[in-house]
Order: sequence, then C-alpha cells, then structure tokens
Amino acid sequence: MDASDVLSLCKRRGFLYPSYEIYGGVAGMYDYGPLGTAMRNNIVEIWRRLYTLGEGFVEIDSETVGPEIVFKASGHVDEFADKMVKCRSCEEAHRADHLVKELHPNPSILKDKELDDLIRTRGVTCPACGGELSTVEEFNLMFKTVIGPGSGRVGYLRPETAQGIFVNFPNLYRFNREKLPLGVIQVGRGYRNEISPRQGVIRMREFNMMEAELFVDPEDKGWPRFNDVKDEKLKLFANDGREMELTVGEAVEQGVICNQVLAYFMWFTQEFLKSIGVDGERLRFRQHERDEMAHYAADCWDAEALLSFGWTEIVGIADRGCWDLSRHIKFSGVDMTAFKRFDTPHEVERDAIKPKYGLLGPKYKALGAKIGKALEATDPALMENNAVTVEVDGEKHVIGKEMFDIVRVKEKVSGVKVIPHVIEPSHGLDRITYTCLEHAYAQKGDMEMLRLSAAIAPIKFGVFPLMARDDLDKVAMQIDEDIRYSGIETFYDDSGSIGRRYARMDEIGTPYCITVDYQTIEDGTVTLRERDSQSQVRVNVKDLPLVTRAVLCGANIDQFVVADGSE
RNA sequence: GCAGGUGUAAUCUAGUUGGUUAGGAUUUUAGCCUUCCAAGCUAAACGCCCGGGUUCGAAUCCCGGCACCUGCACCA
Repeated sequence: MDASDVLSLCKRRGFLYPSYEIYGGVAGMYDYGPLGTAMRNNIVEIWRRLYTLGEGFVEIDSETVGPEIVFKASGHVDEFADKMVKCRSCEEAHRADHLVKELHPNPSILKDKELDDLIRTRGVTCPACGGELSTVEEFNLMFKTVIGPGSGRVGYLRPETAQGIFVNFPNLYRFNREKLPLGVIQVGRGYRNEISPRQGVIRMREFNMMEAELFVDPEDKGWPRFNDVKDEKLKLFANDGREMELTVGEAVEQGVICNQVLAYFMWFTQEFLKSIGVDGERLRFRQHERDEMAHYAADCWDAEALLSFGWTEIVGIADRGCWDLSRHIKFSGVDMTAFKRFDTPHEVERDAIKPKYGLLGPKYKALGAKIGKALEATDPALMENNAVTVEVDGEKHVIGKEMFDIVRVKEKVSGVKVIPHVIEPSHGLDRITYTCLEHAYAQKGDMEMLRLSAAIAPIKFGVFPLMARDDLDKVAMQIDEDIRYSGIETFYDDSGSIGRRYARMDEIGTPYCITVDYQTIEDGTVTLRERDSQSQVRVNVKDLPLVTRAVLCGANIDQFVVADGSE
C-alpha cells in the first residue's frame, strides 16, 4: 500500500479532490468531497465535544485576516521570513543566516543589507559549488493582503488560529468570570505559503486546524483529572535520545514531561486519536529538539502517526509559556494579566515616591503630570546620587530629590497579577483526517476497503433490498427513511448484485449494512452485516431504532438477534 | 525555488523510427438475468495535462506552462 492507492480511492469515491482541477490544479490545495467533508465533520464534532463537554473548554470563531501588528506581536512576520540567497552558477538556494553562522554571533538578527554586506566583504560563496551568491531575498511564508481599498492597511492571513484566541484573552477571561484555568478552542483554517507542498494533504497552503489554548496559572500546572489517568501509558521519544513507554505519572515524576497539564493533554490527545480510528501501534510522541522548537515554545511534544510518508506530525502539544500574552501586552499596551487572589490579603509596607507636583508643574509645564506619574511608579531604591531617572514619551529625565518625598506606605495586597501560561494542543485536521483514511485502508485481494471507525464513517448503514422487486424495495426504502429520520446517515442502494453493493459500502468505510430479503416479508426480520467480520445476523425490523444506535456505540448485538435466524 | 523522472476516461493501464476510427480492464448509467458478498449478457457515457512550434499529418518530436513523484532546501 502506498499513498497513491489511498489518494486514488479518495478521489474515486468522493473524499478528496485536487482543487481547481479543471484549470490544471494548484499545488498544495485540495477540496473535500461529500464523503471527506462528512467524515471530517464527524472528527471535528468528536473533538469539540471532548474539549467542551469533557473538559469545560469554550469555543470561539475569530477572523482569518488580521492586521500586521497582530502578527508582528506574535512574531510570525519576522520569524516566518526566511532570508534566502541563491547561487548564481548552480542555482542552489541557501538560507543566508545559516551561511554566515561562523562570522556573526547571532546572524538571525541581521537585516538584509547587513547580511549582504557580510557575505560580500567576507567572500562567502556557495557551499555546494563555490559559486557567487545572489543578493538576499526575503521569503515570507505568510500570505499578505490589504485590508480596505487603495493602499489600505497591510494584513495577513492567519498562519494559526491561536492568535485569534490570544487577542481575545481579556474578553474571554472576563467571560470565564476572571478565573483560571481557562480553556478555549477554535476550529478553522490557517494559511502558509509553503515553498514546496508535497504529500497530498500533509502539507497544504490552506489547511484546517483544531486548536486548544489552555490558560493556566504559571505556578500551578497541575490538572484536576491528572490522577485519573496517571497509570495510562504513553510511547515517548525524548529529545535526549531516549525512547520509552512510560505511564503518564512516571513521565512527570521523572521530568520527561515537564508538567502535569502537558502530560494530561498528551494522554487526552492519544485517546482522542484512538477514538477516531488512529492505530495506537502507529502512534507516538516525539519531543522537539531544542533548536526545532518554535519561537514561542518552552517545551513541545508532537503526536506522530506512522504513514506511508514516514512518521508524520499530526498534533503538536506545546507549552507556550507566557510568550504570546506578553507580546500582545507589549504591542497593544493592554493589561492581559490574570489576577491571582491570595487566600488572605497581605498587608505590606513599602517605601514609595511622592512627587511634589507643586514644583514639577512650574518646571516641566505640560510634562509635569506625566513625570509625576512615572515617579510614583518608580522604586525609591533605584535612587542614585539623590536623583532618579524616569522615562516619559521616550525621553529620559533625571529628577532630583528636591522634587519628591519618600514616604512609607501601607498597602493591602489581595493578590498578584500574573501573565497566564498557555498549554496548546494544536491539531492538523487534514493530517488527522488523512491518517484515519490511511490507517483504515486495507486490501483484500483486488478489493480495497476502509475499516473506518463507526464514529467517523460518513455513512453508517447501507440499506438494500435483496431484489428490487416483490415489494422488497418498498420495505427497504421505508427502513432507510426511518433510520435517516432518526438522525443516522444511511445509503440506499438497489443496483447490482448484493455482493457488489456490500463491496461499494466497504470501500467507503460504511460499518454496517441492512438487507431486506424474502424472509423479511414473512417474519419481519432483516440481516445486519458487519463490515470487518462480514458476519451477518438477523434482527427484527421493529428493533432497528435500538439496534442501529447500539451497534454504533459498539454494543454487543447478541441481545437483539432473532433466535434461529442467524447463520 | 533548483535537479531528475512522470503526465492516455472517474480509476488502473496498452499504444511513438510521427500515419486510418487510441485498445483493454475496473467504475458509472439503462435494460435483461439474479433469493446474501465485486457473477453473467446487451447497450451507452467518458480520455491523449494546457498552450505554442515543426510537419501534408503530432498522444508520439521541440519549446513554454501546470500538476504529480523523488532528491536538495524548507517545514512555527
């Protein structure tokens, strides 16, 4: 089996289509067909319920286009821009900052011009062939656009949904009645102008993600349900080279995973993936190397699935620390802290500066009030030579002792402001969907089938009349309608031999088929056929409302089997 | 973005020293037949990646583009 078998089936059967195919297609873009969309929706719904109903997260939906400052703050505008040079003789592309590693302590901070100069003056040549190098070109992986008409404002398509959550933190924190932990999820598209999209839906330029951002107290990275899962196993590949299978509890005790909440959500991710049909044997967690870590991450574990492409990241679970909120505080000036209330308020005494506004005003005119505020915020311990330095509107002012008093103040402190830390399980929905397809793909002789888990299968029941005559079709159509009206997806089919119809359903992963035959007319029973075992049992038509729900939940159906009817 | 390879129907594929109407299989559709796992019969629909050039004549040769695969680079 390789990816092209799976992709070919996906196209043939309506899971995935290359985008804009009639115009020749665009690399890195795929459309979901009817079955792919249904299946993906099922995955999203399962995920959503696990987080919202299971763990109390709330869901939001934010804009996909944002103004430049958002992504300046997030670091994406700068971190995503790779500075490239090309060799003029062999055409090989290189990253400019990598080429001058030995010539500069921190080449990543250099501007294009400075990199250029460094390359020229030190005579750096192409490492592959020794040829002359081109000037530095920026390649930014962000899709740029303009908000509004004319020159408008520069905007970008979001590279991740997470920023939409971070910028809403003050609103959401208030919504959560100013308490931590606060969990927020978002499902949506992100955009990255990949240099070289490959491998079907594994690397796309426009892709779907399911992101969860959990804001926690930086000093309390525990999780209430941690104890319930501490004996569950995780397959871990740490960045010190160790491969091991540990329980969640052991991993935290031994410091392999840095805190409880990260470990809990790794387990949670594993259970989610298994529940939608990802093969546990082909699933592992790999810790990012130090130099692989994103610009914001303090620690990061990838859930990787083994695909025909090799081990592939499908979920990244990162401790983003306070990076994002700190940056947005800095760029927006908005207080994005959480207030951590002490059990009992502390009474503290401290020295404070009390400005003499009567003197500041005449001397500094309009600046006086601002300088006064700045003085109030300054710690008297910073006084040197009987003066303190304050900065107002970007200018430093040295204020002599004659301009203020130092007073002892008593303050009641009922808590502290903290910048919450963020634990982020970020799921590549397209990769997860594809993993489900590939892990479900099986060949039986010449036949292909998808052993999709019933939970995500786009069609749950095929409903057939054995023959499309003698009223068998009418009965089958009625059964089909009843099941659909009860909220379960079915597919009615009366064309071709019964075997062909089963095969068609196997191919799109339908877990069960119901067949109306002549015996149905006599005794009101139908056959229920299970995809993976191909076994059949007879059940009563009048039990179908129960049976259909029960089998989808994995119930043993023996209780519904009509006594002597099974074969 | 570079290098190499590939591109024939929804899918898999045959077919070039350039030469009649591009062949097969699967799928799909209509009908016949058929009492549970891709049966059979009849018929139908659907194709040379796109554009330009060479030529009396191009699926075939040349150029450009696009897409896919492999490698390099990239991959928050």
